[in-house]
Amino acid sequence: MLAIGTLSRKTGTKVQTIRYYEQIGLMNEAGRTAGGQRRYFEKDLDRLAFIRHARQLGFSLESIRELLDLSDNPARSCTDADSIANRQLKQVEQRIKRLQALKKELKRMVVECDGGSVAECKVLEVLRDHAECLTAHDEIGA
Amino acid sequence: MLAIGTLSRKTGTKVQTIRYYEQIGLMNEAGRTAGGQRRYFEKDLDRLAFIRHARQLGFSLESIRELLDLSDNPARSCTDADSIANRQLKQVEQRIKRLQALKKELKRMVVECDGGSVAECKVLEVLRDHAECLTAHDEIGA
DNA sequence: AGATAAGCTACAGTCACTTTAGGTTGGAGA
DNA sequence: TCTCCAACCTAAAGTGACTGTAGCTTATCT
Repeated sequence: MLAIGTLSRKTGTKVQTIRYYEQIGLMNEAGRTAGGQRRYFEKDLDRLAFIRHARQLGFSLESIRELLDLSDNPARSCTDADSIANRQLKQVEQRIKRLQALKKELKRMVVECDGGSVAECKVLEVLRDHAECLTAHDEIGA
Repeated sequence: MLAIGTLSRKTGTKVQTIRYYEQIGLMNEAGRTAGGQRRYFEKDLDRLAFIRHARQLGFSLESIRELLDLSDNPARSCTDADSIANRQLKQVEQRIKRLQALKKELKRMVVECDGGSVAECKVLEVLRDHAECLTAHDEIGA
């Protein structure tokens, strides 16, 4: 039987976050000691590790919920899980593309700024005037 | 004199977002018509464009606030603006690195899953078991 | 004058947590 | 056995950066 702090340490998840996952029904309700403290089994640790790992891979809690539902009903096809991962992959590729454009722009700003007064600061100049932009960056986002 | 909808269209910012920026003090309080509608000058449009541009480059509203303070005091050194931009650049580079690791992992997951049942699905396996990971990804984050 | 698009306020909702306040429990050392 | 205190508990509010909704009012056009 594991205390919540042990799960926390083993998965690198804040204690509050674990309770939050229980609250939103992503983790099962944990058993309790006589005094009301949560106690966990290994399988709970596995589930939490799954969740954290998926979060680190950029899945939303909603996607993770789908994935967990999937693995709770192992009869269903793998195709569903695959399409979730694929969807995620597309998103990640998009994000990388965007960030690389931003990086280029920021680098240019930083390189061209050589410590004069704010009046002729390239950083502010570039930010002020979108036309200065070398890259067509659009919406930032999740 | 520009109506809020005009600013909205010209900068690609939702009307509510402009009002939100006013509310948190990032935009000055706009003048009003007799009927209470906001009316803007060109300089307000410029300021909003600056904010949106910086947002698109990934700056937080707090950083943008700093940047705007800076450009309101043009006597100050450019170094501050530079260091804000540099901070941002570092963050963007970090994010790119992480996302590239995630991409690799997701790609592997998708490739290894070839449509069997969930029982032998690699997608779920990879997510369940961190040891399967090819990449050392850490914390996901802002 | 009437229609209606665009504006207004105030407040709730989103996501994925984090923080705070204030109290209780469990296990280890004296 | 007693005491201590780190670790636990709940409930509620806060975060960032908006977005959405309800129910009004205003500006503009015909």
